[in-house]
Amino acid sequence: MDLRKLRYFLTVADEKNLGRAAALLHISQPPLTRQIHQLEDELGVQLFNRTPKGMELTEAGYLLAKESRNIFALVQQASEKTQRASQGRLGRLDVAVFGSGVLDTIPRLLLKFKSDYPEVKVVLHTMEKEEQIQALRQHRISLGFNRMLKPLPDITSELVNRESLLLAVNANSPLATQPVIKFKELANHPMVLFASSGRPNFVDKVMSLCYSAGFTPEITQEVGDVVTGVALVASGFGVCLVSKSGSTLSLPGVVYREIEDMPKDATIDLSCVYRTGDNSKLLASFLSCLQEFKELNADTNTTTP
Amino acid sequence: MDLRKLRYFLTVADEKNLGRAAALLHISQPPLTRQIHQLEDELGVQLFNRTPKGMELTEAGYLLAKESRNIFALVQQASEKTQRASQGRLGRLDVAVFGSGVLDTIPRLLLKFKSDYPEVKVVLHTMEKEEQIQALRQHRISLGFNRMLKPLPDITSELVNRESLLLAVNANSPLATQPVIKFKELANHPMVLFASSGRPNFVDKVMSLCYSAGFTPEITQEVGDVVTGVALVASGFGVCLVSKSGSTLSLPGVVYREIEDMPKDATIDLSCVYRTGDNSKLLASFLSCLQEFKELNADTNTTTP
DNA sequence: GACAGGTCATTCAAAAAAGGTATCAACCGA
DNA sequence: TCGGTTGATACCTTTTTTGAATGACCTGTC
Repeated sequence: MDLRKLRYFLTVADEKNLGRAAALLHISQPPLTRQIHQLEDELGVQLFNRTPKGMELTEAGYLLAKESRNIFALVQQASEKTQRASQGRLGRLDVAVFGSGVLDTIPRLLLKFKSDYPEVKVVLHTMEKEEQIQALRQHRISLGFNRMLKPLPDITSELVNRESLLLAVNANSPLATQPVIKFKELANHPMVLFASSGRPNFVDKVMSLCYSAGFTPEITQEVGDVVTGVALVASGFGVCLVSKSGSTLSLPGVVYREIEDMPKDATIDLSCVYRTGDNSKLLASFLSCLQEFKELNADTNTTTP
Repeated sequence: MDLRKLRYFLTVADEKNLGRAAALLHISQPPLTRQIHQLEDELGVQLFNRTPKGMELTEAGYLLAKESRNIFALVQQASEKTQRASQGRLGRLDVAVFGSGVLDTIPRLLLKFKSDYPEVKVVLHTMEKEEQIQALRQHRISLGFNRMLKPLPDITSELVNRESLLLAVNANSPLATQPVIKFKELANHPMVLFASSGRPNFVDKVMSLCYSAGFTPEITQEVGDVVTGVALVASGFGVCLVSKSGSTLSLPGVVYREIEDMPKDATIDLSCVYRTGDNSKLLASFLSCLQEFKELNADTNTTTP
């Protein structure tokens, strides 16, 4: 039972006449007769009652006609879906996220992607840096978002955006009312730091900034993610340096302040990573969307130089 | 894109190797190579990445593989369903019912049919006698249940069962307390009669019974169906002759009584009707079920001679 | 009641499609 | 570098499908 026979069958079922059906199918009548007979023999079922007026569906034939239409709809769909998939417009993209990127940039990027490629299902996984690399290598994910990545030959990384750092301060702290905060003042305040596994990480970055400024920070607590860090600030554990994205987190008792003389290199990059040479069309779609996203954000940034 | 190509494609997708797939398909490798290429050309989509290790599905190929499995499942199902339909075990049977038959006999019969042929969907339509004949001729229904049918050449009728008549009496009537009721006594009591359209009908039957017994009944009201008739008995309109099936209707204030000297021919037949020469397998299934049903009921009847 | 005009079924040769054998080119690991 | 693997290609054979002509049957008409 192949699709040709079914198509022939459906045409005869519609026309109720072998001659007309054959004409519609651009074949002559005898082969059509034979194909119908073959289909009947194969199923062991009489599909038509032959009358002097033409071909009349039996109950079984009627059912098969109905089922056949479903089959053709599915085949048509399969063909179209396959074509869309080949263009990177349909499918599933497994993406790993972690850290403060999920608070602002990544949601906006994903929103744009969903609107540009509505038929691509994005599945998010929360994974730390090292885990992401491993998952990429095992093809469990196609894309990861993270910060502070060291270069690797089999993993390509692309900058998503670069953010300056802000200081999360407890509202009761004198720093909260102070008009201007200087970087060196942090030496006098206990500090909360968050850092995911894997070097280099955010702790390394902050420590080196402080050393450059000539002091050693007093670390009261190290935590695993921004949210916990800011929560500790709210509880009075101390101050905490966070990315601009991180400052979208608003907790009672926490305010964010700029530091006046923040070093120019005191920025933190959000990057995305993927397998070097991955020629997945879905990934290509995503990266092209990311490119547009960056250009869009560059435009809005230039308005505030 | 026919099913052979899809089957070949799926095998290659599973094996990830043309040689092994060809062996499984009992063909040699070169034609398989060609079929896969043809499928790719037809869709305009690369389905595999050829590597020195074998054939690796692309994203589009992966999707097509998934869809193909659905297609094969549907094809398999269509084939099986068609075969069951050809044996009269699957499909839809439109059945018309009317009158007191629906109160007892027909539900029991349908229950048996549903249990014998669970995949046949029985659709019930309420139609009077004449309407049923018309609907049969227009192929809107395949079967009708009715009483008192006159023979027709294009409609075959088959007896379902034969029931005696009972008298529905208002509980306050003297007849209700009387130990024995004689048929002639009906002359002294007003009577409710129900009759569907089309001759001969139940009214004709009762009238002729009364004339034979030597009296003319006093008809207080004619109604269209049993339920209404018995309801009027409950309201004190008079007595009403009903079939035994009809007496399963219990309304407050109504009791059913036998008539001692009921004439032997005072019975009423429930028949089913269908198009003469209808060779529908579903109908055949139903009629064979009906036959068994009648034998079953005959058995239970013989226990009370 | 013969006949014209429809229906589907059958026959046989031609065309098209699928399959098979032998061979090639590329890659990989020993 | 050299077997052993992979998929691709060329050429021929077999099978399947098709087409033109024709047959068999029914129906409504004259």
